[in-house]
Amino acid sequence: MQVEQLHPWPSTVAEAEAIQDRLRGHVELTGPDTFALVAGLDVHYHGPGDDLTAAVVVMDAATLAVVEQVVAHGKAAFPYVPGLFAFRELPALVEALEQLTVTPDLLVCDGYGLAHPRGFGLACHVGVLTGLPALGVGKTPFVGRHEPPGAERGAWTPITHDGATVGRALRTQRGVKPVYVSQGHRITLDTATDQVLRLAPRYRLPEPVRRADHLARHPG
DNA sequence: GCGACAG
DNA sequence: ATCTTGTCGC
Repeated sequence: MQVEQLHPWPSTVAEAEAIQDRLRGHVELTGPDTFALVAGLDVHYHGPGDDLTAAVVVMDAATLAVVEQVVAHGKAAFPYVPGLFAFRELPALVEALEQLTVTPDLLVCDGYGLAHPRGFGLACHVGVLTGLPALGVGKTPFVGRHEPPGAERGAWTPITHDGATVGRALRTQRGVKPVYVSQGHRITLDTATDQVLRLAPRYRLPEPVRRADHLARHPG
């Protein structure tokens, strides 16, 4: 599939933040509520340097059968700065997405979307650059405040930041830590929550993200 | 064995 | 984020 390139690539924190502030205006918070093909995205860092592997696994949303999977090897493209995490992983993720012969209907990112200090996390970047619906699933609370959700699968509480709802803490499995869901692009928070829940019937994380994580760790 | 959790 | 060790439990 074709992915828009981000140019020029930022070389300073100020430039990266300016890109986020500019692209934030492109985010759409409504979109379809059903998806045939769902892709999980993840990156694994290895070695002492900045070497990394990006993986994308496309699954049939109804059956959770794997339709296609691709990897791209590269290096972190930016220093680690909280809030600018996306710039490390974006080039490798884009390179992987471009290898896909099918176009997913939804991208599920390992990280945040709207629940981000400037309201523009990795899932927003990926969504805006592809033009596809995208959502973010985080494993640890990153920004904002929330109450712990109830113990049962499907329970959720809002995550608020500066008085606005930016995501949800969602219990995908009973007795397991919640995940943190936020909108990336072209999706409502209700739909994002529903998708994460249905894509995680057995484990804490959505199946496409689990598969991508596994593939990034053990490519080939 | 794999997954959750500790720190 | 990474790595390593160990416990518990399905």
